[in-house]
Amino acid sequence: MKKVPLSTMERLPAYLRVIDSLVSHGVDFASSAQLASRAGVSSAQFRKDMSLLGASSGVRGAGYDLAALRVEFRQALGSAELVRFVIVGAGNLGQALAASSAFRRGGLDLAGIFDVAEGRVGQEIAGISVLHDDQLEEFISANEVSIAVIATPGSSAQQVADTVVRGGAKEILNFSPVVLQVPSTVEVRSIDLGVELQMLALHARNGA
Amino acid sequence: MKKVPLSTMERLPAYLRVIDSLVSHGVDFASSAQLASRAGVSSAQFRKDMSLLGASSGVRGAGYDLAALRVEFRQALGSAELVRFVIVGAGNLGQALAASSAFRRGGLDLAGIFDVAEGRVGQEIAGISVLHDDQLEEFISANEVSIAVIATPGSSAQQVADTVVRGGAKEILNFSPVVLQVPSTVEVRSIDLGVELQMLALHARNGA
DNA sequence: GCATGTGAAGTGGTTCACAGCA
DNA sequence: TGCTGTGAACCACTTCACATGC
Repeated sequence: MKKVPLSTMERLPAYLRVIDSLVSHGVDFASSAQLASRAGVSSAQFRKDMSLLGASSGVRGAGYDLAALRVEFRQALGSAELVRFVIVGAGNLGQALAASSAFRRGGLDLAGIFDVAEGRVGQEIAGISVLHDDQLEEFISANEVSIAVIATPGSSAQQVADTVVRGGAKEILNFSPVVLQVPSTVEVRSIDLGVELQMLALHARNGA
Repeated sequence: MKKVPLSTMERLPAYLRVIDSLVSHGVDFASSAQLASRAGVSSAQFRKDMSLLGASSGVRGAGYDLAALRVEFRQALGSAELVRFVIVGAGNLGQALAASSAFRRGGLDLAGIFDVAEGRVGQEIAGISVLHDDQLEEFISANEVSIAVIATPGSSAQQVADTVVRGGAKEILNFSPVVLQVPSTVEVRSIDLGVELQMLALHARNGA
């Protein structure tokens, strides 16, 4: 049961959006081919994912019951239990992240936003008061925050990482272009926006 | 020579940063183990990457000549030729992206920023005047822009994608939570910030 | 008959382990 | 001796192709 591949899990939110969209148009049954093409994957991929998930909403010769699928996806994503997270860095990126509706979905709870700049501390973003980094460690342990999103400049990223780890955070989503050094018990996911663009540039050059 | 795996290419920027940092501390020789641990990969991984790249700066029993490595990485990344790109959407995320120093590296050239909001058109961001989306298609074809970064709300993402494709863009970096439908000649890379967090939330639940 | 569900084959990338060389 | 360079084994995921069952 624990054997669902990570890559399958990463596709579930996209599947969920496709289903929501179809349901809101009054559709409540669809084939793997229809669902897959809207989600940008192959139909085999989609069926394999269903198989791996142990989903049982498919009907041979007919398609999938969307309402049932939706339920299965949601519980696979574990949306029951709320997971608290904080955003460190209230600059443009931090604000963009806080505003992102995506973060309101899926059992996530934005518990706090932190920054070091006097001008930003005390401001309200997404209905939450920005606190000073000084209070970060205590806030994390007091509120049992398990995830920290680092949206600071690279120069302070490692320091922030150390702080949140001391506070007890177990996962870090890192947007700075720095490879963070953390204990192996802490999971880090990094998104380096520069790297993403460079990969495209590479394609642009090769393709042209 | 074309056989360098994508995943190897994605690690080069991180390697480059590690090397730059070491060089600036006066180091000019290092072993695969030292370099790899700072870059957050295994030493075997690092050596394999060097092997696949055809790099020849390693000295058996000693380590790697950092200056020579740096040259090889840079040319592997093709930093000679400038690739032009535009950012569509001048909200928080668009501004964060425009400000990102990462985009100034690696032979990338931010040619324009676009938005639909009256209040934003005409503003200066990162030294560039924000233009209206109306001019997007023409701008792309006139300036031979090959990459478009979509930082708009999901509701307009597909429309923007259609526009940039008509203009002649060949690659799209998509930050909206929408699966874009584009001709197969166009390469799309998507970053859904919500999905990234959800994956961490998943770990948080399972780990705890 | 038609679309699902799934073993089997294929693909791409990582790790292992050791031969080769300064 | 120590560390690189690399074939070979391994692993995770994807695609194929077909048996299965509504």
